[in-house]
Amino acid sequence: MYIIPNGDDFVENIKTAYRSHTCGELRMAQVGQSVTLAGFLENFREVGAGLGFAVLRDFYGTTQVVCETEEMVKTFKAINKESTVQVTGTVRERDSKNPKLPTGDIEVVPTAVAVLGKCRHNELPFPVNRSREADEAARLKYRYLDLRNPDVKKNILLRAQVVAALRASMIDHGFLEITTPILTASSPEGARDYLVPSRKHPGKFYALPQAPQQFKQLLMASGFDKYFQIAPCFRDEDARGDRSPGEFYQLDREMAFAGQEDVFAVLEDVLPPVFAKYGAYDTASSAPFVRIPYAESMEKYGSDKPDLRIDLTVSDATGLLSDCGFEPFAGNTVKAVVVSDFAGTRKQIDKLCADVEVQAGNKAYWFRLDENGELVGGISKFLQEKKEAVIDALSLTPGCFVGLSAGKLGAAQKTAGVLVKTMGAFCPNHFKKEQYAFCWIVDFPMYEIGEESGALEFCHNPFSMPSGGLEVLKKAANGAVDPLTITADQYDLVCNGVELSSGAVRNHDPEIMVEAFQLVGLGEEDVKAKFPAMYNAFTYGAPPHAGIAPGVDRMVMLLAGEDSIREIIPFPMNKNAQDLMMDAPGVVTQAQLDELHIRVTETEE
RNA sequence: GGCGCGGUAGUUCAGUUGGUUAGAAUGCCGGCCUGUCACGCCGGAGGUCGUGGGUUCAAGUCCCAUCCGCGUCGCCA
Repeated sequence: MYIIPNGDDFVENIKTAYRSHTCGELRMAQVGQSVTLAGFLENFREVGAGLGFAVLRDFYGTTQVVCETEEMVKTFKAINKESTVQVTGTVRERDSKNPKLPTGDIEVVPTAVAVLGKCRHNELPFPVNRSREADEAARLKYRYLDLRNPDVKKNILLRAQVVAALRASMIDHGFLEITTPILTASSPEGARDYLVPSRKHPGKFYALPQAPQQFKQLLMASGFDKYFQIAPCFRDEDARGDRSPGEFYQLDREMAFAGQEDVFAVLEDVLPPVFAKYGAYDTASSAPFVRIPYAESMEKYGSDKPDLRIDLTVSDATGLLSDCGFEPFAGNTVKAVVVSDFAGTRKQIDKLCADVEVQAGNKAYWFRLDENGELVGGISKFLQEKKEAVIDALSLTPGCFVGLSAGKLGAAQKTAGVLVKTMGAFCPNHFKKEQYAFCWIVDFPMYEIGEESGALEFCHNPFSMPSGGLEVLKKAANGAVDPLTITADQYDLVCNGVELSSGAVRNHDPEIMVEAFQLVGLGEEDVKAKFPAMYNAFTYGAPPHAGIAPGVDRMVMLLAGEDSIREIIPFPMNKNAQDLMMDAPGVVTQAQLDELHIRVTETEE
């Protein structure tokens, strides 16, 4: 048994052709034994004419090797750092122990040293043990050196453990792991596809799946009951700090003869133990997670992904402030975020409001009720006449800060939501950071008026079952029901303000599908053309089914407490969707292009 | 595609109002050091100041263009 870097116990025989023990393994119990270690030469410290200390690092840890002869010192001095080295010697108790190291009680006195893989570079692109401080492009290009850093490697290890735990739990819950095709058909909905040219079919293309959406629904139609997959998904969209370009992984799930609560119950059972065990914080919400209807979430938190660790909420101040004489409020929706016991300075307030404006794209306004009960600062001069009403309506107490937003409903809500998160991040007394706070956002609208088209469009995805089914769609078609009020049995799982996953009760009935499409001006032919396999399959009878797909990368990111998605991906691409290490995308030979029937034209810059 | 920040030694950074030979730390090379663990001390080497153009007696510094990196908005059923 030995200890792997994050403290989990493994039982395994780690003796290999090149070593008897790992570099993280030796303790006082092995003193006196002859051992062989193999690892990377992390450092060599020469502290005297015939005394030096080498540090050997492998996956499991580091061990000190002590050189007590001039010859041995010379041997190690001649080896470039980061070379792989095999050391045979005797384990000895240290004269001066290092309590900071698991192996700090012992050292190895070498009798034989062999270089297994020579590092040809005596200057590295960055110091391995401080690679996180290096330029990110260099880290990505030399990712194999970056990953030697235990502080970088630990996130990849965490990812492996989280995936293993999720997989075990899913199997435990009766789910069957089924892989679905990577080379498949382009889907007309959603994100931009990655296309793969077909050699055998000139001019035709495969697409990499944006998600196994249709396949998992077809599995339900095929009679499988509970499916899951750690599924690679491909979308050709621009990157973000929390969104890798190109590809990512989902814990994809689907259940037959099941509804929303069945899907919730499984994740509420699967996720909290994983988060509590592997997360940076010990506390995770337990079942049932709070359910918040979409409309309520937008009104109360100004976001469809609220961070429930923040105890601030949005109040409506439209009637109260829209006629206070402050021009930007006139005729607009006005939202207020009241922050009690606010201790920020004037300068900090300006900075906070500027941050909100940058993020929300809308101006934020403010005033305070000072310790003497006076309205001061910001736009307070417009409020003096209705001071008592304002204090009463917003339940202000001395020391309160009030952040404000104004505009059309959506813009005012969104800006207020940014205010909530910004003020929360600034005020520790309103932000209980050390926990994982989950919630379900439910009852998403089925339709919306498209900003560009001005016409009715699907709000999220057309696969979702409208609440009320065929009946409500028919009423909407007759004009008896406003289609904008129709909600879908669709849900998001949100944790700490991060959208972890989207899911839905699917529309498994071809008749309802067609009706749903007709509301946005499409018909049966469009459904058949867009989703032929699913539509056909459903005409042979499909079980009602529902599912969800939490993003593995984002989950690991939350658990690791990292702000960049690249820190939890073994070989990430940069912002421009390039793999700097592999030099991808790259040019290919003319012969390859010919075989694929592709002619590359001059690209326009 | 828009906006913001950045690019100076192998690495991380400083560089004033445009003004002498562009600095520091770390790493590297050499020397000293017998218990270090970010070892310490002494010395040395190391620069296309992202690239191109311009203004100027003089540009790392000012102007224009461009490339690259990160963040953010658009985008992500």
